[in-house]
Amino acid sequence: MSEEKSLNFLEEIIEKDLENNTHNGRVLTRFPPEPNGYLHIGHAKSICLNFGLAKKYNGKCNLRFDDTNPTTEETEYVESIKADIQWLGFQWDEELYTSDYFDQLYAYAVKLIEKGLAYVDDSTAEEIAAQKGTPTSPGVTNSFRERSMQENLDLFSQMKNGDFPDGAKVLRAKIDMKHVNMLMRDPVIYRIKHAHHHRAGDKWCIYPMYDFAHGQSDSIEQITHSICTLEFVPHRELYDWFIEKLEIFPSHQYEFARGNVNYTVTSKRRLLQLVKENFVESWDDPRMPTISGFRRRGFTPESIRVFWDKVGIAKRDNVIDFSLLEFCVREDLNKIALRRMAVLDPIKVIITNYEEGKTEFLPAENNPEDEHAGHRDIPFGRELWIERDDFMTSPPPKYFRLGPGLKVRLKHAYIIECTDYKTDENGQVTEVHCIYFPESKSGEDKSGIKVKGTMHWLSSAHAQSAEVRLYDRLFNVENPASEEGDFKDFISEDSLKIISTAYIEPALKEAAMQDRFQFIRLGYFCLDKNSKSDHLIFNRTVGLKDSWAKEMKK
RNA sequence: UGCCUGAUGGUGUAAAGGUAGCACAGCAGUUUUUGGUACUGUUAGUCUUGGUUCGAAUCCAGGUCGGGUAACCA
Repeated sequence: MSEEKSLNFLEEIIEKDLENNTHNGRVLTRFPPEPNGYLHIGHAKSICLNFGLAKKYNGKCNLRFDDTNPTTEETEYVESIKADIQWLGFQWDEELYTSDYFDQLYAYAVKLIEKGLAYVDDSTAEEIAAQKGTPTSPGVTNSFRERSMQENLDLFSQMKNGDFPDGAKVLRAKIDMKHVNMLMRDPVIYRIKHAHHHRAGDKWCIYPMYDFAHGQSDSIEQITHSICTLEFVPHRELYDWFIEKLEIFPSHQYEFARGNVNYTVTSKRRLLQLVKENFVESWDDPRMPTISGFRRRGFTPESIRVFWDKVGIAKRDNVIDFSLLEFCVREDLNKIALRRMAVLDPIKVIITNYEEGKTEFLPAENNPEDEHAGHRDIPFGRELWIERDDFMTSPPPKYFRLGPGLKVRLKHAYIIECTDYKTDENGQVTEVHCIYFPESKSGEDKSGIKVKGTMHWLSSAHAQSAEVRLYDRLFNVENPASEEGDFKDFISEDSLKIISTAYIEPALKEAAMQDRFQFIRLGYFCLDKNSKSDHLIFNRTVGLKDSWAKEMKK
């Protein structure tokens, strides 16, 4: 018996349309990025929504590149966007480009002129802005508005033919200069731009504006539900006006609230700054909120999909806790990550009663959450590495780790007891001496000894070296963009910590790019894309929940 | 200032006039060869003022607060 999950407002709209047979049972959505940058976590919400809705209602979802501004768009972005969508686990029905509709869009504009609903305006951008008025004062008309249909037709044709320089003229819809909605005050619908288009090449020197491209493209594709974010609400009136006047397929626009996550920024401008000014390494730096950044960081597509699913769809402004994202990756990774041991900050342990030169191979399960994950054998010997944090010369109460006279279990191995330790001239511990209890071997413990703590470790004779990169949130304030001053002043100093001399267990030599690991007691890790077989680099996706650290803070 | 839009625990999201629920976070505990996982319990909420109604988070009116909006960007 499955719990009935309530519908969000978009699902309700679709189900009602399905019920009324509004589009003959057809559901067609679209994801319409402008190829002028990399996709970020916020885009992922829109992707999950549009593709998710199509999937749920047996419909289709198109990928349409909204490439109407040749000066900002590049093929590089097209490729990265496609890769990101597919990585997230979605496949579009058709791959389309607004630029492929330029001929049709031009014909629509001509139709508007013929209907007396558009005119060529010679005013400068400044003049047009001034004539537009303000939200509280109506705009005024100019003499160009009264041009004859034939003159408009000729002029628009000349614009298309490249007879005028950039900015000399624009085509405007003739609506109402006194309209309360500023967007309806004779919006510019075509501008002159002698620019090379990443796809259309040099065929065009006039390009349609967003409002004269988006809705029309939806209509051409017969999109049934055109879903966008809240800031486009005022555009809907224009969207509907064009569809009505052009007498084309009535697509409808619906708006939802974009998802914001705290401790990060998602504006294109700021993301670009982080990259260009080298605050991060690249667009896919694991600290970036880009989809490629999350991918490199080790996030799974599943975790991001689940994240947005848990957040839900609504129309109110929101800021989602980063901790929900962390929860979602941990939840997924816990199920699939192979358990391995690594020591990031090593300190030597010598088992004084263990035979010198002897090596034992101990079986260790790969994943306690997955009985089919099997096991590997890990080497044990007289000299080991343990984490420096796991030893204290004078431990506080409830410290279930090593200290003089204390016993702990070494994971998958024996119980040991600390008998002595050595320090250097600074008092820094250099060596911990222990004895082990042969009877206490993991899986066949007959020692009867009970210990509270279990620690990870590595045989120093077998441990391999690797570089480990620890990432944390990029900013140390919840909303860097709204903070006084430059948002870059709030970049956290702890966002990246590189450990160039970590030790890892031998099995990790075999690590592959797609593998996910849990370094026991440390967190989830994956190989970085720059990792080489003779220089392994691991990225920490997210740490484990650490209730001991929390306890210590009290 | 005009128009549009929204308001439910710390956060996100449900409840379509009839028990304010779920998740994250927090707190407490149980289990545990990861101070992980799993499990249990628990703290905490309907912006405000009126009205309609047997009954209002929900409907109505006023107010308050938040967001959007005045590119030849999308």
